[in-house]
This record gives sequence, C-alpha cells and structure tokens, in this order.
Amino acid sequence: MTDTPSGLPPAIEQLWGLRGSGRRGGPKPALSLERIVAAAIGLADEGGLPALSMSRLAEALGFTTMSVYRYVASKDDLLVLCLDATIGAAPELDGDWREQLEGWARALRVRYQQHPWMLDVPISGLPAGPNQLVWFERGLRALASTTLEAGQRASTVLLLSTYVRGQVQMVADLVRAATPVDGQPPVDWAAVVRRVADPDRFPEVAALVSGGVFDDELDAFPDEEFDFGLRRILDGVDALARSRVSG
Amino acid sequence: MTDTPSGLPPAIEQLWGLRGSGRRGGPKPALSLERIVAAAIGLADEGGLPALSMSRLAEALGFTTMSVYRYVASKDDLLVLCLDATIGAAPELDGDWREQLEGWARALRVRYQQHPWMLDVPISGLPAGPNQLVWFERGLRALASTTLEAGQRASTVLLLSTYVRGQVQMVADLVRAATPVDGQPPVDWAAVVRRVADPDRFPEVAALVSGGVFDDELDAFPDEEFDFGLRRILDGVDALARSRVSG
DNA sequence: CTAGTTCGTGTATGTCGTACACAAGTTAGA
DNA sequence: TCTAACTTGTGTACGACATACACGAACTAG
Repeated sequence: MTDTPSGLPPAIEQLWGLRGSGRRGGPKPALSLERIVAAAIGLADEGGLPALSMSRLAEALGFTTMSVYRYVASKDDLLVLCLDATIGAAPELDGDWREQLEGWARALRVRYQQHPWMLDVPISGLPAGPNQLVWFERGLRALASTTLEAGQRASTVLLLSTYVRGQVQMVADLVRAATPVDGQPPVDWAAVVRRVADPDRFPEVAALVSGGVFDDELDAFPDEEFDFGLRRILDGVDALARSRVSG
Repeated sequence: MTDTPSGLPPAIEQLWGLRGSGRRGGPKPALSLERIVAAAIGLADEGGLPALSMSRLAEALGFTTMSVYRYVASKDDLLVLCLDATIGAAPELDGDWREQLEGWARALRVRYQQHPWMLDVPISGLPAGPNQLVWFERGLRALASTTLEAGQRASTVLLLSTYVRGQVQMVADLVRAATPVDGQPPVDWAAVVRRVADPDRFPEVAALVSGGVFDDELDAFPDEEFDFGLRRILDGVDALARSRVSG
C-alpha cells in the first residue's frame, strides 16, 4: 500500500485505476474502494468534514476502523479520492466561449454548494483526478476558438476555478456566521460592523453600512455577488481577447 | 470568559479591546493576550498550523496548557486574534484607483506569502478585526473617486480579496506538491499529467503539456500567474467604470 | 498439500482540545 | 483590619482522533 512503482502519488494511482490489483492470495475483500468513498461522501454531506472520521466511517460500513486502511493509505488519500468523486463529471457546454465559461463556472459553483465540505478539505497537491482533469479540459475547450495563447487559456481557466472556489467559500462563511447554530441567535454582521466602525477612522465602511448596503441582502446576496465577480472576470478576459484580435 | 454583554463574538470583543477588564480581585495576570498571540504566530510561522497546538504554545510561553485558556475562550478564538494581528496594518496607497487597487492586492499577497499558515486557518465568521477593517477601508477608499455605486465598490474589494487569497493558496499548494518534503523526490506535476492525460480523452490538456506550458515555470510561475489574474480583474472593473461614465 | 499472501481484527500509542476542581493570591467593602 | 468574593495558574482527567503493529483466519498458486 505504500510503494508506488509508477512514481505517482498513491491516491492518483487509485483514481486512475492503476493500482495493480494482482491478487495473489488471501480472503476475498469484503469491502471496496467504491463503497468506502461513497460512505465517506455520505458522512461528509450530512455533518460536514468533522463528521468524517475513520472510526465513524468504519462504523457506517459495519467494519472496524483499521479495516478501512486495507483500502486506503491514509485519511488524506481518502479525501483526495472523495474530492474527485464529488466534483463529478463536468457538464457539456455550448455557445460562444463566454457562454461556455459562464456555464462552466456556474456548474462548478453548484457542485461546491451541494457539497460544502469540499471547501474545508485541505488541498494537498494538485488536482489530477480523472474528473478534475475533465473539468480542466472542458474549460480549455471553451477557449479553443479564441485567439488566446495556450498559456493564457490555461491561466484563464485557473483564474476562474480559483474564483469560484474562493467566492463560494467566502459566501458560505458569511452565511454560516449569520445563521443560528446552537439555539444561539445569529450574529448580525451589519450590527457588528456598525458598532465597531468608527466613522472617523473608517469613513468609507461607515458610509457603506449607514447606506444600508449590508442590510436585507441575506437571500439575494450570494447570487448577486457571484454574478458580479464572474462578469468582471469575463469582461477582463474579453478585453484580452479583443486586444489580441486588433493588436 | 463566556458571556458577551455587548452581543459581539468573544474574539471580536477582544480584538477591539472591549473586554471589560474590570479586575475585581485575584492575582495579577502573569501572561497577556499580546504575548500569547505573538507566541502563537511565532509557532505558526515556523512549522505551519500543525505546529500551533495549545500545549506547544503553553510550553513556548513557559506555562501550563490550561493557563492559556484564562486569556482565550478557545483555540478558534485564538486563531481569529492571530489572523487579525498577522494581516497587520494596511498600506498607504496612492495613484489613480487602479494603481491603488493593484498595490492593495500586491501588499495583501505579500502578507499571505510571509505567513502561509493564514491560508490554512478555517474561516469561521467574517473579518471584523481592526486591521482587517482597515484593509477593507483602504480598498473602498481606492474606489472612492470612481463612478461605481457603493455596492459595486464593496463587491469589487470583496472580489479582489477573494482572488488574492485563492490565488496564493492555489500556488502555495502547487509549489508544496512540487517541493521535496521528507527526502522524497518532488512530484513532477507535468510528468503526472503527461502520464495520465490521454490525448484522445483530453486533447486540450495534452496539447498544453506537450506544448511545454507546464515546464520550466517553477520560479516565474507564481508571479506571472498572479499578475495575469489581477490584470484581468482590474480590466473588468475598468470596463464597468467606463460603462457607467458613458452610459 | 503447502507456502505465501492478504484479509479483518484487537490492542496500543501519542496527540489533541478542553471541562473541572482546587489552592493560592488579590481586592473591595464591612 | 478582617472577610467575602473573585481571579489566577495548575493538575488531573476525558473523549476523540489517526494510525502502527501483530495475530489468526481465509484463500490461491505451485
């Protein structure tokens, strides 16, 4: 379980099925990677990352804790497998490059929203799972018809995925903070800022809160905020593309 | 240590010095929040977040583990204090709005690079520390001279901070994965992708790697990638500002 | 049949965050 | 000045966690 003849990280090998399953003896495995990953995702979907411990996972499967380690080198590796499985298949896209990229970003956002725990997984290494690579491929393909250089296309897709991830995370934190959690009243963020933002030291912030920008946005806020950033970024890419056409 | 008469989260109260230090008896405190936070930051700076445990922190201070809890409600609260202290004072900026925002983003990036563990701190709640609020204020001020609405200015600053954080994190992960860690040879990411990206299923990705886009970038890569995204975003903001002037 | 391999399991270790109770120090009011 | 109230640092303890290790049982290739 620790040697990687191909030189690839263990989790990556498993993701691509390169794991040499040369069974040379022993009892038939009663478990399978698929079952383990599915159960792990289930635990994380309800209860978040904290609910996903090796012992709880084993219990959910009806086995002992250590049995899971026959299939997975470590919890970190398991998380990598869960991530690729959860991100799932990238969507088919059509339209011009901008419509495609927009659809790409929105679809990615939906995945994150459906499985918020993905945002809490400490990223250790680059995405090289099959599904993640398909997402990357689709993003690149959306830009194939443009005049951008190869490197610029890659950077654009990277920029978008960075944006989606960061944006969903920020909004999720914001909403979490404003949501009652243990019978406690939610933190009214506008009130906190109002209390703390002295108009002398923080004139702009104070003007913002007194202008009501931080109020009433609880529902529409996430979508609007996402759209705003996405539009700015795509506008920037558009400007780059145009400059390469005319220049 | 658990009651918050002002209704604010405990950590926020401490950040703003609202902690009613009505000492009504008891020995003089031998420790101080400042010393604790400084020691915690020191531990995290060398060794990352895993090196910052309550026991190690207490040991570094020369006290017992539990003594720290006389000054801090929980480790999470401590982390909030550390974050605000580490982000530090926002820089003075000058130039037009674009130059100011660019300087703002670059300065923020430097902070993250100097203290990479900040990226690993699970965000729980919104930034409302004094320093973080100054950063926000400075960002807003950079846009004060533009025609953007108040909400658009806020969204722009939010977009930028989201971008900087996500970008630095992504690059940090990439570099970490490509860096030898325990005498192990580093993971050659280009090689992994080359090995795994079947040209039939992943034509765009394969073209990218065979085009050498993933090679040789180890040093210049982070800066170039950051600049690319930053420029796109600012171009997008610029387009918005211009549209509001002419339209 | 047997030697080698792999399975699931039980036990154990070390680390972590933190609840709790206590003795000693300190202050405000009687 | 005495005392009641409170705070300080400390010791002990608990439960959760990831995971190393060794063992017996199951299986399969020779």
